[in-house]
Formats: sequence, C-alpha cells, structure tokens
Amino acid sequence: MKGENKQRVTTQLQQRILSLDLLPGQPLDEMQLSQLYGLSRTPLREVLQRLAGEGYVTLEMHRGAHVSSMDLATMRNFFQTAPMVYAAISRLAVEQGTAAQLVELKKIQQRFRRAVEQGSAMVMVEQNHRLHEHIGVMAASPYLQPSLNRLLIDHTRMSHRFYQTRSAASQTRITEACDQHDAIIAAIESRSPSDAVALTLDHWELSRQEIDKYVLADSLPIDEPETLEGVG
Amino acid sequence: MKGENKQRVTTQLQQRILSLDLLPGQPLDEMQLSQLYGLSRTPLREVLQRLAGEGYVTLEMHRGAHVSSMDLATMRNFFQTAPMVYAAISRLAVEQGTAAQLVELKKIQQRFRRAVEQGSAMVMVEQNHRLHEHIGVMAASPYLQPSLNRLLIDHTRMSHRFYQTRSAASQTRITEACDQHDAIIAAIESRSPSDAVALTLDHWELSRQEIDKYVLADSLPIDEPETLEGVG
DNA sequence: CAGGGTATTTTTGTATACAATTTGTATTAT
DNA sequence: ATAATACAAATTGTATACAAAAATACCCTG
Repeated sequence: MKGENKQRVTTQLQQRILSLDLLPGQPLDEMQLSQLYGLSRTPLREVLQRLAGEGYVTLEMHRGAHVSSMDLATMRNFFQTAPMVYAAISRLAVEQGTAAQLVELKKIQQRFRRAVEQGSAMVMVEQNHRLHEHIGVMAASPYLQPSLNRLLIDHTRMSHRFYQTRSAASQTRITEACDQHDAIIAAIESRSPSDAVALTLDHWELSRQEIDKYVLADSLPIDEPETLEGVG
Repeated sequence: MKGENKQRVTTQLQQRILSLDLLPGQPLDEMQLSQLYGLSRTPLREVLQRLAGEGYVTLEMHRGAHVSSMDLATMRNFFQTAPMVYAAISRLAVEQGTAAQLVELKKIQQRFRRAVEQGSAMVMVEQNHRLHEHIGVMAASPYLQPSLNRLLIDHTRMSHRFYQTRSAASQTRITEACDQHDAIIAAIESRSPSDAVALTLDHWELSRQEIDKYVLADSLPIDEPETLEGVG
C-alpha cells in the first residue's frame, strides 16, 4: 500500500491549508515537504499539481508552489459568487442526494454539534467544512462541485474568526449556525428544494455578517425560490 | 526555454480532447504520449495531473489516465447547470471586463465569423470555445471559472454535431449563433448586464435545442434579471 | 475442451541523479 | 556609498533507472 501515501499527504496538506497552519501566500519547499512526509520529490510534485488544480495552491514557473492567497479582489468576488453556488448546490442535493448520503450528513452534523458543545473551534471549522463539502457531493454535479470546493477553501479559511468564540454574542451565533445545519438537513430529508435554498441563504447571511466587517460587496442575483419552477 | 514544453503539451492535449481526436473514455498511455511529444514521463505525468484537475481527464490508481467520459447522468447535470453559470459569467464579464479584454474578444469573434463564412467546422468549434472561455476570463472569478471551464469542455465536445452543417436549416442556426455572439459583445461593451444575461440565455437556448434531441432535462432556476439587484 | 491458477509481460508509481533557472551575495567601478 | 555585474548557492525542472502492481498469456488440471 505505498500508493495510498500520496493520498494521505494530499489530505494532510489540504487540512493544513484549511486550518491556516499553512498561511495564504506561504511558499512551499518541495525538498522540505518531501522529507517531512517521507516521500520523494517526484510524487510530491504531483500532489502539488493536483492541489493546484483544486485551488489550494498556485504554481509559478521556476518559482515553486505557494498557498493560494486571498486578496481583497478575490474576496469581493467570493461574496458575489458564494450565495448563488451554495443555493444551487443545496437544490441539487435535495434532488439528487441518496438516503445513505443523508445518513453520512447527519453523522457529520453530530460531530459538528459535539464540537460546538465542547467549544473546540478547530473541530468546528473542520466539521463545518466537511458538512458543506458533503452537501456538494450529494448534489452530484461534476460541473458545480469544483466551484463549490474553491469557495469552501476560502470560506473555511475566513471562518476561523467566526468560531473564535470570545463573546456571548458570538457563542449565540455559533449555536444559531448549528441549528441552521439541522434545518437544512431536515429540508433535504423532506425533499423540499425551496426550503433548502431559503435556509441555505439564511445560513450564508449569518456567515456573511461576520466576514462583512472586512470586505463589503453586493451579491449577484441568486436563486429565486418560486420562479421558473417546473416550467420547462 | 525547455520549461514551456510542458505548457505546449498541455495545450495540445486539451485541443485533441476538445476536437474529439481523443475520444471520451479513451485510455492515455504515458509512454506513448511521452515519446510522441518528446518529453519524459515525469513531466508528462504532471501534465496529466494538471489536466485531471481541470476536468479533461480522470486518473485511477494503477490504472492510468482516461479522457473524461460523458455519460447520460452527467449530461443531464450539464443541462441543469450550464445556463446558470453562463448567465452569471456574462454578468460578471460586463462588470469586470477591461477594454483590452474586449478588444481580444472581438478578435476571437472575427476569427469565428471567418470560419463560419468559410464553412470550416473545426475552426468554428475551436474559436467558439475560445470565445466563451475568454468571457470567463473577463469575469475574473476564480470561483466560477473552474465550473465554466468544465462545462465548456463537454459543451464543446457536444457542439461538433451543431457545426456539421449538412442542411440549410443548420447553416441558418450557425449564422444565428454568430450574430448572437456579436450581440453579446455589444451588450458587454455598452455595460448592460441584463442585456448580456438575456442574450446569453438566448444563445444557450439555441445551442440547447440541438443537443436536446439526445438528452432531456429541466434547467435550474437561473439568473432573474431585475430581482434583488443592489439590495444588499 | 473448459476453468483456474501461475508465470510473464506490460504499465504505472517512486526514487535518485543531473540540468537549468532563479535568487542572493560579494566584489568592483563610478 | 551606491549601483551594476559576475559569481555562488539554492531551488525548481527533467530524465533515467528501479520497484510494484495490473493485465495478459500460458500451462496444467479436471
């Protein structure tokens, strides 16, 4: 089982980037990483190429790999794009998701809620990411998923502040977000696309309010619940 | 300039896949490709990893690379996703595109129109792809672009039939599509997002009608012109 | 003659060695 | 003292050689 090593390193690097252990813009030394993970440079470079394709890192000719940065221009774009994609993904998840996937989704939400109760920010960030990523899997859209995943990379990296609960108010917001997860899951289970979309947008708004303090931007027109529904 | 070789091979493989010279599902032999392009296996594998990240090929453990396939399930998904993403990209292109990019866009359209006049299907397919890809670049959205590019890969591969002009009717449709390009460009130039979106959806409908003969599916609710505009 | 299992061949995955490019530094000339 | 250039060090890109896994062919057995 030597081949699975590469997948392990890929996952680990993804997590280190999402957890801000590797900061945006930080250069990644091939030699250093290869001996850290006990892998030679050849497969490690392939991992980096893959991560570049997924948006975690950027590669420049003869200049190596850097953790993808988050400048203000891209963050503005983030606010314009996220609600539309999230809403579409939620709708598709309702329509395409399987029962088995719903079970898995509930498991992730359980882990998230436990983390909330224990106040462990790191686990919250991770499980929140997994939850939304899994909704993306349920949507089963090879076309939208890459955009969702790119959004989630930056959303998760920005969300660290959200879960750094210092005040009672932020604790309330976290609990609210957790309840929203349950509501979204219920909407998916009851096969109600419009509910899922509306709840997803609520969830987005809550998250947005926190981050908005740093960057302001208008959203694109997004999924409008009851127009064009089943017209074709 | 040995480093540019890799980029050349990447571009060439992309084009061979888009032109159906390499068919969906077709296995890609590393050794064969490497000596065809005069590149050793190491960089060629990195090219394949990159192409996998972009959706051109799929990689399986110990089983090599295959050209991405197009089954019915994903095609249904294609019809659900494409109009929404295309509309959003057009809107962003209006808002974000620069003057220089508009000049380049017109150049591509010129090449496309010339191909239409000369009836060279292959060039039409290629330039049509470039045109929509360039609108994606103008949108300057690192989040939506990967989805657009994945859509365009399959859209271009499906569009070959569209440009195989046998009847006078299909010739008419091609001319109409060409005129729609001009209209979209004009909308971008006059900075009218709603026009650009409406025209893009018209353009999509024309393309869709051709492909619809093979797969039928309803679209997601898509960009609704004047709702929620500048509310936040 | 058919089926299963083993050996052979082919193909993929990895490591190491080498070449080329970039970056940092020191020296020199103005 | 500062700027420019040449030189040195480090890092990335590529090729080749080797190891492991899968596909195939072959042989043996029933």
